[in-house]
Amino acid sequence: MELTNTRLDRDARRELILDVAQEVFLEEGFANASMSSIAARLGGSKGTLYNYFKSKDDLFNAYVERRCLWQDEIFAFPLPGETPDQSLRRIGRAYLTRVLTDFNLRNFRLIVAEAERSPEIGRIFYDAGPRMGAERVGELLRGMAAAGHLELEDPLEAAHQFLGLVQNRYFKARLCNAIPELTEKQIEDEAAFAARTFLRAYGRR
Amino acid sequence: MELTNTRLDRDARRELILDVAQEVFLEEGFANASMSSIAARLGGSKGTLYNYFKSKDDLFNAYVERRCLWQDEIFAFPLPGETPDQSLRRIGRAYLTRVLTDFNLRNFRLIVAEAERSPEIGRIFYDAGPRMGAERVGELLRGMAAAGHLELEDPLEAAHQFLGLVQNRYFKARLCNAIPELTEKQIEDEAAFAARTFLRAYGRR
DNA sequence: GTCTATAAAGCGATAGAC
DNA sequence: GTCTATCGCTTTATAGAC
Repeated sequence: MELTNTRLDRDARRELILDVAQEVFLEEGFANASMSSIAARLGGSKGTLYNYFKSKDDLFNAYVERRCLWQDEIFAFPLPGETPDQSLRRIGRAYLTRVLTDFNLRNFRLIVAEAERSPEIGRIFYDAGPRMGAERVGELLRGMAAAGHLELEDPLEAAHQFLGLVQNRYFKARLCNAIPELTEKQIEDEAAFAARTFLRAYGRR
Repeated sequence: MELTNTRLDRDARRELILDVAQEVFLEEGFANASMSSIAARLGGSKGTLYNYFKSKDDLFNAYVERRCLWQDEIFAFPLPGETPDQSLRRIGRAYLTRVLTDFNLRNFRLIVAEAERSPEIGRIFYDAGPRMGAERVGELLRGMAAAGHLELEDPLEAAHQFLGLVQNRYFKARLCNAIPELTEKQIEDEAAFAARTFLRAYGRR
């Protein structure tokens, strides 16, 4: 009993540390985030921090594993009764909304900056994020083609193209902090525009 | 005479310092690059460095101005006798080649990492780079539409779409260091694929 | 396990000799 | 203008009291 309680407390504390570390990493970047400031914001001490993570790199790797090694189901399959245009607009809107999230933008900046020195981190993120997203959309498109709504040879390539249509105008711009946050309407319009272009190219005539 | 020589020498040395600083910034990132290592690689001393740039931020701003405040003519207008497909493939290939350059990828990582704390730097880069590129392509498309080769309402939006088709599959992946360098053929194929999709959507039937 | 205190190293920036 | 030497500060990481 004692043992179980201690285990739970330890795990809970570890999670708490990771929550705080995440905040600091996203705000300051890896190089600028200091173990001291993480400990301070945690309310604890550096000694405790080093008790849970043996180095700053170790802490960062734990962050990457927790934040990049999952991808939930925003790419739901076509809903019953949806037209192809409706499906694509729904997926496009969901994708763009997610990709322009404050967390996603900051995380992307953080990961990409570190990808130079530790390529493994970039690869972990890419495989679990963008690559998996494109594959999900590829499956969706394959299904739509099988149902006779689209004419395409390479669903994965088409998925990359669709996601490119959806995000190209705003993703880089937001990443660079060059434009303000998008409105719901802008996102909806962009997704609709992408769906229209995609269907003109791939829709059954 | 004396004065002119000194001017030239000083400017030349300044350029040399910026060359070295660029190397270190691109390799280490801004936070990890130290004035000491820049001075060491330069073969000079920190005293000299601070004689030319009053702070590390000052040096970085000079780098940004030099590397981001120009954009040469890779988006040439359609060559005489080119078909729309040939124009688009040529532009797409040139754009993709340029965007996947080692320098461009490293510079993008560097700038984007700093865009969090100094949005001005991100904006400068975006306006002189991606935004200007999209506008150039927009003009190209407007010309092609005026010549009766395309049917489109919003050339700038279409330009963003075309560039999205061209780069979405590989830019993020290369940025994350998740895939190896592309071959000439891959670049050519991707540009051809983008041109085909774009023309299916916007080409005159 | 958690704290305080501190070690060892590196940083940006400066002073002063030449 | 360029160098050496160093200041003052912050960093990661550790040692030892409790």
